[in-house]
Amino acid sequence: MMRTPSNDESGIKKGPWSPEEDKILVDYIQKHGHGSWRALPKLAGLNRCGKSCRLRWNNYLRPDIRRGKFSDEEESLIINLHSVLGNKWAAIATHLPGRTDNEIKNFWNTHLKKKLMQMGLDPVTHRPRTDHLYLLTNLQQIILNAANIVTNCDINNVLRLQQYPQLPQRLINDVLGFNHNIQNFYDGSNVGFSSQLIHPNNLQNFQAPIQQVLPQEGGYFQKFDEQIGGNTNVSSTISSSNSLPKLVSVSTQSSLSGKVNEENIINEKDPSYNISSSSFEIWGDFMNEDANDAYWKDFIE
DNA sequence: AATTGCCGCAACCGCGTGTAT
DNA sequence: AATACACGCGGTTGCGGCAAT
Repeated sequence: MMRTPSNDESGIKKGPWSPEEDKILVDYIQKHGHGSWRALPKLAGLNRCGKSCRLRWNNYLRPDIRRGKFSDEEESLIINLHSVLGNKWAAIATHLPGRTDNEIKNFWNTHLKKKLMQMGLDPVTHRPRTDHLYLLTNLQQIILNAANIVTNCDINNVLRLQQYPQLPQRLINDVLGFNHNIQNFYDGSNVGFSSQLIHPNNLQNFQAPIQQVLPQEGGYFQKFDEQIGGNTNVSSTISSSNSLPKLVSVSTQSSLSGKVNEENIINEKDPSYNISSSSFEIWGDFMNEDANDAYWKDFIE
């Protein structure tokens, strides 16, 4: 974690700071302010370059620094700000009091980037990954999923697939011919999303009563859930930060069973076919669309 | 118990930008 | 206008710690 103490040819110390050096720096700055960083080490009696002193103070010794685990709220904020600002760590840090750009950058590189990638999202664009390696790795699964849905024509199954953000959602939607409309919202304290599916085909797609096409015990979707680490229990509760999101309830969709009529079309204007959730939907935010970017741009401004 | 390999994070480096001369 | 200097930012490094073997 620390670097080996070393001296360059000019005799200036580099590497980790000792508690003694920290004390000298803190005492000096509390007494005199940092002034010119370049001049500080000599004035304070430190065998360091000014840059090293500034870094040590700004990233570690400053009294207003908040250290420790990032909260879920901070994590969500970082992800959303990053989706708008990119690797502008200093800009992101201004929205997280007490956190330094260095700490946020490290947290991103060691945790958040991996988390997004595991979910099939590109950590640069925050969009579903479409790189060839990822698609090849998952191609068999994607085809199986698509075939299953086409065979069953089960809107519930489609909706369940939509809740796995680590899948290349747009590809699945494209294969199936679905228009998937996600709207993000902010209610003053919580970020959430609503999701709507608009089926482009004719009504016969919904002729089968839903009960006949629900996944059987031990059937395909159970295997599917196990494979990708999901949860077969449908729930609107949001999981902890280290696990995959639980499924959003699709209970409103049960009204789809029965005869075909106009009401069985997924209609974007019909609120009863709206899947929505709130309570700080961290993972829902990962399904960002442009509408959400606009919100965060406003937030930053 | 010893070794290996990976991960997290403090600290460093190089570059870009702003300011003074 | 040109140069020098100071600082801030983002990318990268490399070691300690820890889990796996």
